[in-house]
Amino acid sequence: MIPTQMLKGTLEGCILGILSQKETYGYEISSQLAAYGFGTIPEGTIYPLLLRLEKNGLVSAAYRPSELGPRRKYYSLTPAGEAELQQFMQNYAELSRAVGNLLSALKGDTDHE
Amino acid sequence: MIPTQMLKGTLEGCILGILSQKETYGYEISSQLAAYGFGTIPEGTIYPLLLRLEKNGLVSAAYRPSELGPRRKYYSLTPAGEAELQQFMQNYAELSRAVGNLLSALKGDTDHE
DNA sequence: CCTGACTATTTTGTATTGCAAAGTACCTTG
DNA sequence: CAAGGTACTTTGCAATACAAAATAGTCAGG
Repeated sequence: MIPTQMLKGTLEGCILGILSQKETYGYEISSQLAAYGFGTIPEGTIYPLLLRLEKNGLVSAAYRPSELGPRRKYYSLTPAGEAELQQFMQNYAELSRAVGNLLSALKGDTDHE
Repeated sequence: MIPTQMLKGTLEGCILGILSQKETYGYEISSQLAAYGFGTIPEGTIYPLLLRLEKNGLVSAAYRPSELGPRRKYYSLTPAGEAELQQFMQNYAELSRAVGNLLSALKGDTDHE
């Protein structure tokens, strides 16, 4: 299980990433995240996050009926959202490199082998 | 600059990692983090975090005088701290893999090439 | 018809954690 | 004695993942 604190900041970027592929809705995003290897991200996380993204203008939303259940709220990236996604990927790469540097210094000590 | 939210959870693990190499003190940890590629992590982050680690029994601490300034508080990993570090590395790998999966699906679409 | 299971969203409140800001204090150098 | 670098502490704040409960639609089985 990925600890909740470690998801902070990255989860938002990941959802932007999912939305960059195709417009979709909260319940579906939840199962996609599970498929990518994040555990089960609970509703209490997904939906407030999506509302926040909408409020900040990073996504736009529209309710549409479903054939087999209650209405769905479909989200899609705005230009601001795409820019934010780019920024996220850059920031994540930076973090990833820093942590990689540190962790590789622990086991290896030697930089070759 | 790595956004503050994205550091949550990982920073603690990284400091445990630094302490696993050798016992050291806050001010020095700060400069090591900078060297690894985290930006400048401010004092208001480092010191409270170290106090928290101590309170939780993951590190032990001892004041020792310095030849060229005020006394230093040296920290070293406890067995519980080492265990926590192992746990962190595992969790980080899990997160890293999940985000990698997701992000690689964005540009590539194809899983080979 | 009704109960349960699955789909789907919203809202309220809580805990964790990085950070800003201010203060204390030691040492060296001009 | 003032200034700057070293070194630690404390208080309070902001952001965000999550738990929990409520609402509501569809469908299958009894």
